Amino acid sequence: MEMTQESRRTASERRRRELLEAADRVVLRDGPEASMNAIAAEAGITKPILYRHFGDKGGLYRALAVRHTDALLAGLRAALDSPVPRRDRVEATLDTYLAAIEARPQVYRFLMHPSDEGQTPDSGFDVGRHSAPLLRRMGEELAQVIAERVDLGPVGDELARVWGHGIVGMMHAAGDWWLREQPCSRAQLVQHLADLLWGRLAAAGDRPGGPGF
Amino acid sequence: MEMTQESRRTASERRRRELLEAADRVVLRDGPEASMNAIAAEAGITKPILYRHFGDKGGLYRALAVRHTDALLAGLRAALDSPVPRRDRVEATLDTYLAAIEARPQVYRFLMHPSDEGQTPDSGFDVGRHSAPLLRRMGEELAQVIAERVDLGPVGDELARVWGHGIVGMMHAAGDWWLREQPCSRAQLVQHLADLLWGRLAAAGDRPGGPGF
DNA sequence: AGCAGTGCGTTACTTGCGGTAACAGCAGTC
DNA sequence: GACTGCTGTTACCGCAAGTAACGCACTGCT
Repeated sequence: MEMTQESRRTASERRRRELLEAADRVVLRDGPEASMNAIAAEAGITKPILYRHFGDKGGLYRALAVRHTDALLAGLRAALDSPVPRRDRVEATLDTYLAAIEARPQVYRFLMHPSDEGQTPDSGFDVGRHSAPLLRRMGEELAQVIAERVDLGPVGDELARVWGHGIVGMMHAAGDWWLREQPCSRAQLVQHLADLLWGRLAAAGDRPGGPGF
Repeated sequence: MEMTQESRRTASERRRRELLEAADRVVLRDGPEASMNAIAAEAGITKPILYRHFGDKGGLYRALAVRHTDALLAGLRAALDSPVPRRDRVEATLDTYLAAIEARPQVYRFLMHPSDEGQTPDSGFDVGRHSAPLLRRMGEELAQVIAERVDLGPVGDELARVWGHGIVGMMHAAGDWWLREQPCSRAQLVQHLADLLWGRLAAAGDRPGGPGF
């Protein structure tokens, strides 16, 4: 059989994609604790091949996460870049994210709770190297968009980054909670969150007859 | 030796506390992946005792988490309840949280990424049962405070819950990012986040010379 | 043809952790 | 003394991550 260098490379890459798709099926079916054996079986092969391709379980999971993260980010970028007023853009972005996690909660769960990846034994301060590089990527992405589209004065860059991560966190936590106990429609949730970002908390009056006063 | 029912109970509880403290030391030293063996060794005993006291690893970790969560929530409640203007209260709360995670990043990391707890094999939609009951508790707590102190009209309760979880998520994500790469002082971060909640994003003007226009 | 090299694939193994018998000592109770 | 209930042990099971060693197919080279 004819097999030049390039065709080999593409074959290997196609194989890698097949493996990733098999892993995807298993993870979506069994959750993030799917065993390497199960994944290998689904792909019709055995463990060592997985290890040759991805190094270790963390490698496989990271590759999976990158795929899904890229897909989600593409959708978010579209909403973020649409040429409509800011409030509409914010709402569209929130809605895109929430629709995504609503449509495929298993994917969402996998991305947000990748158990543990590599973990260098540096024994120290690497807090948060776990838990969702997705969140950080989204935060940075949003920060960039804010920085380049909103006029925030001298320290605007720093501000944009704080807000980027903050808003993403807000979206995430609210979405997580909303997904658990569907307390209202998605559209309502979007409105509520946009209202929050639009300063309605600051504008609201004190409750009459508050406790203690 | 005299040993009535009550003295037994208190003895058992004291033992439990000792075990928890040992576990605490190990977890703070080795991170959330500390093995049950290591914890038992630190406590000067062997595994089965731990299992008799806490059922399984999830039980132990839950007990640990409850301790720390209670402590953190106590601090937050104090900031949340202080009789000062709303903006000051918000800033105090943010600062309390950030000071806590800054002071003890290991505790923070443990609380936020408890790997996985129980996991009933219901095979389905229990997204988010993992990842930090702390976040949810904080969200509910804040929601309650908002609902009882801020006048938000007819659907105020729903709104308060959305905001509670959203704000907590914002605080968490921003704090996590800030802890990794200390890009500014804590005070500045608090200001930035409070500004965000006060609607400065809505108030800011478009950037002159934005891309595409 | 014959031979090294290189991927793909396997079986069989090691290591380590969560979790569990099964058993031993030692209070206090009837 | 027999019974209960607690603390503690050693020794084990099951299972998943990760690895070593080997077989096989195919290519390119001489």
